[in-house]
Amino acid sequence: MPELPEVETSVKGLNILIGLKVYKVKIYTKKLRYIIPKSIIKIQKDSKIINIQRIAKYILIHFSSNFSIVVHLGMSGRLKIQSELTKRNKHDHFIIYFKNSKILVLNDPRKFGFIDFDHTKKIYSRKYFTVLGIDALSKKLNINYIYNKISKSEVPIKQILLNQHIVSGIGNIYANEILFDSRISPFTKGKNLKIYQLTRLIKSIRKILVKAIKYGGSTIRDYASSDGTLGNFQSNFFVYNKEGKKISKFAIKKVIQYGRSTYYCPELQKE
DNA sequence: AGTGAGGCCTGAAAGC
DNA sequence: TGCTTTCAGGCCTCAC
Repeated sequence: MPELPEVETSVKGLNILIGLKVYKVKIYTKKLRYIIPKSIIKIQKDSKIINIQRIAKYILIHFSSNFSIVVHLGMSGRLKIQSELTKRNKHDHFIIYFKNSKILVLNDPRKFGFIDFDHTKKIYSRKYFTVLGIDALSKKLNINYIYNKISKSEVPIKQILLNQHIVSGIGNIYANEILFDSRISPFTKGKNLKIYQLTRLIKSIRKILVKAIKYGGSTIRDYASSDGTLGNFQSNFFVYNKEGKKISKFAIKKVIQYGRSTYYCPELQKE
């Protein structure tokens, strides 16, 4: 599912858990993408959530016991806040029970997500964090940075936007929307992008993601924020999932690029 | 070192 | 209607 706006929306919803005391942690499925560390039960008993944070598409939950959990939602993962009386659903893999009878549930049908756990101090040096490029919403994302990263690249810009090691947080939906917004062809190689295009691209990244967050992310399958409300940005899609639709008499095309769907308007996004 | 295919899973939708 | 195939908000690993 989730790209930066959906993860950001989840984190906002999870903030109501701050201050709650844990009384039990339970693993119902041992292995998602990776095996859930058994040591995660160390957070049990009177440890409180003190902060929740987003890094790229990862969610970090920090506990007063100086332990932290990392959650990655993969393609189909979702965090739900429910009452402990709620019946456990299919694909509910991991649950934190709180003393006020609320529970935090990770549901992930495809199991492409994962959960990690360690001391707060140590968690930030995980490989999957250290390799990340600048966050798509960071003020540090500027022309210099992008130019240095891609001015020699033979890779099409669509693929570059999906590379979390260059800019982190953008996924397939928003890569399509961002390229349309900046009127850049998804096939243009990094080295062929003009400075004025990079300027537009950076503006579009921020504009599209900020707007998507404002709408609570996109719900195209079953994505919902932690309180169950549905994101609404999909009604603002210009190109994603819009094959054959027209934008001022120009049709939107779909092609498969590196195994992912690319939607674009050839007349408005020329190479 | 950089690049691109394959694989990990399940379920909904499309195709026949 | 029912069976089969395709496709999906991600990302790691492994050949080249």
